[in-house]
Amino acid sequence: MADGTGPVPKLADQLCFAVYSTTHALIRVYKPLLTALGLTYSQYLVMMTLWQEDGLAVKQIGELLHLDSGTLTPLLKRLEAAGQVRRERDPTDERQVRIRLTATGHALRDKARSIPQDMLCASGRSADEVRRLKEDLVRLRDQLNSAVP
Amino acid sequence: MADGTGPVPKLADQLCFAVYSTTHALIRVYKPLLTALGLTYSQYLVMMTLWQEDGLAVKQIGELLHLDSGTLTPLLKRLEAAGQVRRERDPTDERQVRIRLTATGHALRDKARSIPQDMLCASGRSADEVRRLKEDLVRLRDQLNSAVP
DNA sequence: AACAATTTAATTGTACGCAATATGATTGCT
DNA sequence: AGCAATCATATTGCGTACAATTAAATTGTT
Repeated sequence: MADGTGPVPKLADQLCFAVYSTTHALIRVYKPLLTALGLTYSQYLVMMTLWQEDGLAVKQIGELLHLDSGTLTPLLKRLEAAGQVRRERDPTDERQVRIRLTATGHALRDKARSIPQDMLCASGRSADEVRRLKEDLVRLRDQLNSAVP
Repeated sequence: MADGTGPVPKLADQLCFAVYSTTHALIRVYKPLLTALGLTYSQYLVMMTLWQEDGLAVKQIGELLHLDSGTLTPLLKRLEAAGQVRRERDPTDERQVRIRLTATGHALRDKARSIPQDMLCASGRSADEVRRLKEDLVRLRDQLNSAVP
């Protein structure tokens, strides 16, 4: 590193590859659990936001999940086609589309109850260890987002 | 949680969403650095594997990055079109396609030298903290991959 | 040697993820 | 009221990811 800019980047050294490959490993573990519910991982994230607060606008879902309308519009149309949500223009502001759970979408919540427990089990860690790792990642993520918004 | 399977999954509690959203935050920080090199993040991962060992077969790259030929074949064709690599059938085993860096591809390595330092800076952490977090994630990833192979 | 099983890439189809752009609704300013 | 600026969603285009299938080459077995 005679040029003072550091050695050539090595795959195994990169935090980013660790995060990236862990994401894919997690989604792979989720996959059979979610396929049983007829959801993809991204659709599961959207359903979780709606289980917490129904009737959110597309914009609000996007802020919670860090996703934009290019991703959400087609995804929400697929959830609508699957009968999990309804998409309706807000009468008081026609720019917004509010997403509301159908009875089916509400009912799916109960079928998803065991998933966090299953995932914790697959992680092979205690709830406390997982919580600490999660908090550490959230700090990193927020730091990164504040660095390049 | 009267049914004993746990409460309804909440977005903010999920380790998986923390990992998932941190991946996207990292890729967002990489983006301007890589665009300057004409690479996407996935292409950068492939280039890093080749900078470490040139002439790998598609299969080997896939094992290192946990990607399959459905992802790699078109990606490698784009890297070839960009003049970074050559794709050539191995004469001793015509099933395999070996990927070799061009002179341009080799030269790109030097332009990428500063990236790890830039990323460390954006993380706002010490090299040691980053290394610990990375090791923790790799343990989790390997545990997950062994749970559902 | 012949042929079944295996291996490696490529292909096809579905679903993100995001940049850039378009469209229609609302707000702010004068 | 009129109109520019802003806002929310939708659309288009490109590049992953990955399952499932196909095609060609190689290996193993008899």
